[in-house]
Amino acid sequence: MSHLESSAPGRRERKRQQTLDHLANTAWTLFEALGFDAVTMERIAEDADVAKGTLYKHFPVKEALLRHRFHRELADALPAVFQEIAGLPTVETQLHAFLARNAEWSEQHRAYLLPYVRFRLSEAHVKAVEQRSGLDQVFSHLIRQGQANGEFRMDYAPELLANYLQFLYLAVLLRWLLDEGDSLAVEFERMLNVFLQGLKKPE
Amino acid sequence: MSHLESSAPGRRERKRQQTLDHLANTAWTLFEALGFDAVTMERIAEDADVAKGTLYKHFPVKEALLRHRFHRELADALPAVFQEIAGLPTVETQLHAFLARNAEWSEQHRAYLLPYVRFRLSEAHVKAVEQRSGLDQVFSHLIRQGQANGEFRMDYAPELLANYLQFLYLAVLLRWLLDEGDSLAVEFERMLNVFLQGLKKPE
DNA sequence: GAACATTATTGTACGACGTACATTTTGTGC
DNA sequence: GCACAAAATGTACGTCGTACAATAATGTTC
Repeated sequence: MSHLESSAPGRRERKRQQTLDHLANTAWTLFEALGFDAVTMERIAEDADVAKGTLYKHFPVKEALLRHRFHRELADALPAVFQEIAGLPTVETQLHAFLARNAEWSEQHRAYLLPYVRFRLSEAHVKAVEQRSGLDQVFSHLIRQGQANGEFRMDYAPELLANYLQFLYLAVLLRWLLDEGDSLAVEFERMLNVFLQGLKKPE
Repeated sequence: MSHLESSAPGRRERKRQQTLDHLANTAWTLFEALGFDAVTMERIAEDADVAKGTLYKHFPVKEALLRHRFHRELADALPAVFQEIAGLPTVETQLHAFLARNAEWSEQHRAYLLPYVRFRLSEAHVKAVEQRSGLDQVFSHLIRQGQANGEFRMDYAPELLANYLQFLYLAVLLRWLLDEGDSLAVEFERMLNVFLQGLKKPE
C-alpha cells in the first residue's frame, strides 16, 4: 500500500476519474442543449447510463458537475496565462492582465456563472485545499510575490488579502451578472484600482 | 383608491403585517427551541395555525422569516446607533464604530448567520430598493458623507464603493463563521484598514 | 490464483418538500 | 347590503434526493 497516491493510482482511482469525466461531459452536453435549469439529475444519470445514486455519490448537486468541468478548464488554461503575464514588470500589471483574461472567460460562460457562484459560496465551509477555488490560489500567489517585491504592504498575510480580493472579485462579477452595466473587464479595472490603492505601499 | 399606500394602509394591509409578524415570531420561537435546520415549514405553519400555502405565499423560503425579523431588529436599532456614532469626528471612525456594533450583533446571532448570508447572496438578483440590505444603505450613506467631507476619493460612485465594502464585510463574516479565528471586531478592523488605505485620499 | 475484505453500483421504494387548484372566507368599492 | 377582488384553506399531487439490501468490481493476503 503506497502512501503516495499519485504514484499508485490503481485501477479503481482511474475508473473513478473516468466516470467523473464521463458524467461531467454528459451533463455539459445536456446543459448546452437544454439549458442548465431544465436539466435534471435523473436525466443526466439516464443519459450517462448510471444509477441515480451513483451520480449523486460523485456529484451531490448539479453545480458540482459545473465545478468539475471548470476546474479542468482552469487547470488547462493556467500555464499559458501564467506564461503570458510572467513577462509583465509589476505584480499590479500582472493582476490586471489576469483579470482581463478572466473577464473573457467569464463572458463565454456567463449563462452558468450565477448558479455556479452561488454554489461556490455555499460550499465555503469546505476548507480542504483542493476545494479552494483556483482564483484564491492565484491571488495568494501573486500577492505574496508582490509583497516579496516590495510592491505591496507586508502587514497582512497574503491569504487574508487574497480572500479580500476574491470577494471584491465576486462583488464585481455578481454586479455584472445581474445588472449588466459596463463591460466586465472595465469593472475589474475599477475594483483593482480601489483595492490596490490600499494594497500598495505609500511611497 | 389612494396611490399613497402609506396614507391609506387599509385593514387588509394591516392584517398582512400582522400575519407577517405572527409567522416570523412563531418561526423564531421554533428556531430557538429546535435549531434552525430542524424546523420545517410545515411545522411553522402548524404552530402558527395557518395553511401551508399561506406561509409559503408570505415567506417562500425559511430564511425569509429570518430576514423579516432581522430587518425589524435593524430598523429598531439603527437610530440609536446613528446617534451614537454621529458625534465621532471622521467618517473613518464612524465606520469603525458601526462595524464594532455590528460585530456585537453578529456574535449574538451567530447560529443563524450562515444560512442567512447565503440566502441574501442568493436573492441578490432582486434589485428592489427595499430588498437591498440595510448594510448596503448604511455604507452608501457613510461613504457619500466621507466624500462630501473630503475624507474619501471622489472618482467612484458611493453605491459602487458601498458594494465593495459590503462584500469585504461578507468576506470577513464568512471567514469568522467558518474558521472562527480572532474576534469578529478585530477582523473588521483589519478589513476596514485595508479598504480605507485605498479609499482615503492620499495627503 | 483463490479466498476474503472492501468499496462501488444498481434498482427500487420511500419520505420530505414545495406546488397547484378548487373551494371557502375575508376585505373593498359602489 | 351587494358584487367583485383578493387571500386563505386543505387536500392531492409531482419532484427530488435518500436509504437500503442485493449484486458486481476491485484490492489484499497468503
